[in-house]
Amino acid sequence: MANIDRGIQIFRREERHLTKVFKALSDGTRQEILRLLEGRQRTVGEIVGNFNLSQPTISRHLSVLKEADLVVDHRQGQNVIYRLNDGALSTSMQEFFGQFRSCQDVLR
Amino acid sequence: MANIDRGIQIFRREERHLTKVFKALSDGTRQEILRLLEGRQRTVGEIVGNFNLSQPTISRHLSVLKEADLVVDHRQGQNVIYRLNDGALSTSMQEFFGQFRSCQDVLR
DNA sequence: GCGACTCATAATCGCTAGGTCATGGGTTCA
DNA sequence: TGAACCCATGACCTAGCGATTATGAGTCGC
Repeated sequence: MANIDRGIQIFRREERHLTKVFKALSDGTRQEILRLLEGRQRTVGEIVGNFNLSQPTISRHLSVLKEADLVVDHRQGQNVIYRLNDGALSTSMQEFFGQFRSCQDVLR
Repeated sequence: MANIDRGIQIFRREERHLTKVFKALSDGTRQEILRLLEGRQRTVGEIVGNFNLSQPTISRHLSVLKEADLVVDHRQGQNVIYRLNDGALSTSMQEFFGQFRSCQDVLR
């Protein structure tokens, strides 16, 4: 019974994580940031340069993406560099879409 | 040039559609509704019975899912029956995740 | 046509999300 | 050490979201 409860807890936690991921993806700016990072990692300043939004705004978006585990950052001198968290996207994707029969034939 | 503009318009429209889809998915209740509908189609009343939420609230959630084209409804007598819009999920999935190299090896 | 049933919509409320400007903390270099 | 640069965070405002209750619109059986 304790095992079942633990299983439910894990399920709930992953459900919340999944919700975080979808919330992160449900904004056009954040989608665009991910596309920018697909090519290569970038500094915050480089990312800001691609939008007509203030630096704090982009910084907020980046923290949402980081909270959803979709990006990873590290400091290099004065700059903070963001890159895609490879694997996180595909993992979430399989986790959710794998539940649906109509998606089975699109997943490996 | 007109062709390019038209292409951009299509891109923008699909981008907005994708945002709608992710917004629809970014709520735990709506995720749960989709899982319920995975097994079989259900009336609104049946869906409401699975939650501790009012009927209007569920009705709102259903309209969000419908607006995102993730579900389809039709009336049958007094009831309105909802079912998954098979294909819409997998299409959106490929449309977005196909952009990322790290997802390529998970998609067919 | 009328009451009963099923579902959608209108009006409303509290909270979260996304934007801004101002400011603070870390790092580099002279 | 102090100035300059890069980025994150605090304070704030507005708009949108999720929930509710009340009500309206279709449909069925009598």
